Amino acid sequence: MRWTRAFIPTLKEDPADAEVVSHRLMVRAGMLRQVARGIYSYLPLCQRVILKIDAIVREELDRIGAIELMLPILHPAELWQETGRWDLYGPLMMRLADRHDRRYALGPTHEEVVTDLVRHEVRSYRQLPLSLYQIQTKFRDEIRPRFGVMRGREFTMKDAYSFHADEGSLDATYGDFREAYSRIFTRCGLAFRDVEASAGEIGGDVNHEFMVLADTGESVVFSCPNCGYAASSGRAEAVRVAHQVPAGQAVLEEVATPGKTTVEEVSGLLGRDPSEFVKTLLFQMDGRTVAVLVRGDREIEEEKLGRALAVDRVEMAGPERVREVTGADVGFAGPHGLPKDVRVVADYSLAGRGNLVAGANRTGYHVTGLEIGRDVQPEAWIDAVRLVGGDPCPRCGTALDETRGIEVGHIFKLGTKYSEPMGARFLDEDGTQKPFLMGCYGLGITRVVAAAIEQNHDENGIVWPTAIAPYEVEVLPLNMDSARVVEAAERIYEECRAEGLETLLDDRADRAGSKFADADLVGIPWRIVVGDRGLESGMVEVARRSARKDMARFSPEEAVHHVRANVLRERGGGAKGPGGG
RNA sequence: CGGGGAGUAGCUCAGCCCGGUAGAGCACUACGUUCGGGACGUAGGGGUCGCAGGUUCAAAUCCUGUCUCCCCGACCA
Repeated sequence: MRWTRAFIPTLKEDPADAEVVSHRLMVRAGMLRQVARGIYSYLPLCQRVILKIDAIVREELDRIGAIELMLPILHPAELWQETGRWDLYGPLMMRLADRHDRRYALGPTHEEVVTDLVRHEVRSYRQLPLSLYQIQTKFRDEIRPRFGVMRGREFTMKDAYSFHADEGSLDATYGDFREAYSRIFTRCGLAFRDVEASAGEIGGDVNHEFMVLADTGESVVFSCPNCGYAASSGRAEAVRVAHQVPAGQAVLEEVATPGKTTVEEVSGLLGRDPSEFVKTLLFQMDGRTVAVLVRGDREIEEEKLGRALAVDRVEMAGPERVREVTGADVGFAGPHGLPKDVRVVADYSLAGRGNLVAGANRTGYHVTGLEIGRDVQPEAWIDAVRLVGGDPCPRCGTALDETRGIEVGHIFKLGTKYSEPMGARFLDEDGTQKPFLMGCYGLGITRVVAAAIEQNHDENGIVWPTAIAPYEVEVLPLNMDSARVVEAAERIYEECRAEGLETLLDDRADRAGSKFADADLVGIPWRIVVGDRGLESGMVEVARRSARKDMARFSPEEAVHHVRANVLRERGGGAKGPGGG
């Protein structure tokens, strides 16, 4: 492609609305333009990257026997009502009505649609297992879109769904996907970790997230440098300690703490450390109020709480409900003397602690000398605390590292969560009807683009991994007024193309400096610089984008061969696996 | 949804407080000089100042409303 014929509107200055590097560089490199909040146009350069990632994904999924199809974007409400998610998904789902006022959603994910398809078409265990995937646009009306394409409201996702007759088959396919994902991200040049995760809205028990390590990531990952344990913040476990009521039991006393509603304030007033406090948080779940006790210096991770108590939805109680239950204003809730219909559970962070400070359930008062086991009997001890870096590993006790990550993939074992309510059954070998066991596997294509840039850039621009670079080679004639420079560059360009290299020729009449600057910005991995200075001795220069100073001189022919050999090596993958159909 | 900030040329911004014929740099067009890391000169093209009301002889500027975008937060008692 000739630059003068291409559409690569690079920007000299940083766009005012881009905060993170990947967003900034995508806009500056002429890859991306915003249309509305969280909605973007992908320009040609970006589209080429996306198509390359698509191709890698297709290759690796075909290899494990998954089959590509295309499901609709527009979903009828009825399908979502069958699983209850029409209501559960809430405002995250974009909804609309047709001319007859029938309700639809723009698909945020496709479990319902694919399960509907399979329940109509698959009858027998003989047709299983079946893995279907698509690469398609998804819509999610995010609370707060941000970081460019990292969290958009419209984005491209590869989603796959597998159907099985038994657990063994599901396990095997889940393992296949896990390996395929590792290969995909590796080929895309990403440093990633797969971690135990929490399932969120999708559901299911076992699931793993693929996290690209980056400071700008929105997710928090805890990993053990010793044993390799790794989990996302919604799943990472605390060490569980059994609670015993201390021998020297303290005396329960009420103290006045007027206007002091936070642990910090009361801590300051009483001169007691926050870790000696019981924080009593009231939640509403499944119509009941639950008091969750956690150590004063710790916070509750709602995803863990929901899982520990086996409820779908966890919501903090509003101020009205708090007053109703505790008889006091918000800020003075305590664990003892709560109404009998309130469940009380305690987090392990409180185990082994005595002589505690807590709210008195009376506005303006707290209590000291509280003993769990004497003054309050938790119905259960649970692990619902949000970990922090340095907490002990639940497997081996080593201090955990806390890092940030970008979630680029998430795979789930769903079991019968969707097949059961939707009546998706097959006839098994033993002659009985059974619901399909399912797995689902998501991979954020556009997010991979952003993640790749987050991990592969320098102060001048993007440094593409060759496997997903928009072009593999850029030919850079420095002076378009010099006939021999133009001639040599044209010849090299044609030779590169003849060798099957994806080549961009910067044939603009601009000065060398601005062409170099754009080349750095756009980040094509291999560069062949053609200038009068080198041609004096019949040489051109070859440089790798990631190591600009290590350029080498070659004759034009050698340059093409040198670049070709390197590109072929760096492209990677390309393995034609079995089962591709 | 709460708080903060911003909407003026394709981009980055000034002008607004103190009302009086709309600006700069970059980008774009033409010509000339330049030409190995974002050149320079000359001459140009390009803006209903987000939108709608209001005040005023007069509004980018003051007032009211509204829309959009960005950032932070979203109940940890």
